[in-house]
Amino acid sequence: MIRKPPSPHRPRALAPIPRVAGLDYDVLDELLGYSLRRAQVALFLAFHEATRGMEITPPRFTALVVIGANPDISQSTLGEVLGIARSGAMLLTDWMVARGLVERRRRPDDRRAWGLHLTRRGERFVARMKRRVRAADARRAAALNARELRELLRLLAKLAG
Amino acid sequence: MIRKPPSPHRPRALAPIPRVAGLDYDVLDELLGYSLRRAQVALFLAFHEATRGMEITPPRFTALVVIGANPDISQSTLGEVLGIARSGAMLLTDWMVARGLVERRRRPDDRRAWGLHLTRRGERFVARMKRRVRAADARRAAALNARELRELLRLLAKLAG
DNA sequence: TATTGTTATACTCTATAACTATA
DNA sequence: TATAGTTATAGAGTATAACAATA
Repeated sequence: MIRKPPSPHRPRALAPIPRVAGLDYDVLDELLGYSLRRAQVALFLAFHEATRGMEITPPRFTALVVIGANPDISQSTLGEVLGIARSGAMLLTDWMVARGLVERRRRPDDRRAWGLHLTRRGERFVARMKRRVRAADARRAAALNARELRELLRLLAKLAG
Repeated sequence: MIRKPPSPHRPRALAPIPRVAGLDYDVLDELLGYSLRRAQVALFLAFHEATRGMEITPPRFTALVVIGANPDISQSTLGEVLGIARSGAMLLTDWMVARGLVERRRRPDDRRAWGLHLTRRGERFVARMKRRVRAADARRAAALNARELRELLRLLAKLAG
């Protein structure tokens, strides 16, 4: 059995969750968790399309935005923001450094920790990504009017809190 | 370097996404996608707690509910509902069968496909899970009043559509 | 030819645990 | 002792590709 080698960089496919015609969804349609999941997948697909070819994922986007807005943040704090372990934050940082988007600077006061900073290239990259992601997010949000969108954000914040 | 062997069944940890004090979240707080993600993680944690010790995950829960409400469904259709590949639907089905929750029945009309059915044990298991998940979902939803909850579900459906 | 299920394999993300250097 | 970063390793989840049986 001979198999083609898979392409080296396969982006996570994550299909949309289709509403299968004629299927009984039973309790799922009453669960907030399931409704949130469906909406989130829709937003993720918009994100994915907006960043096509940039090798970006939501955690990478979040990391770059957070570093941009909080220069000199440590890897541990970055992991905390993302809700991942330190080891994962390190691999993520390695990725950003390898692409020349971020640099690690030694802290004079605490030589255990790195301070993370966007490079010039990183700044430009983040600015471009932000524009695209914002636009994609807004296009999806256009299914709602301004009042509805404000209300939705308010209710989501209450839920997450 | 001697390492302890990890426990055989390690449940996915998925930490809550903490709001780190004093951190600038920049554009993230304006993005619907990020707000949805935070709310969804909160709901997932409630789900996880409600099903502790049952080895259940959201896809497994969805699969069992869907099979219960749509007996004789095929593995391919199940995969479609979940948004995963056929091969994944098969592994998921193997898991349910191995635990005696589901059985595969040959279809007289199409001998390629299996029809999936809950066993007696599966029926009881799903009923118990549904009660727990519903209760956990409702506890989280209690952060909202009845009108807000209805409105939220409506807006989420609009977004996902 | 097309579809269902299957097998084999690979890859991403993330975890835990132990190690190192600093504090 | 405690913490930041690092390294090594493991596992869950899901993908693609090829195959056999059936339509």
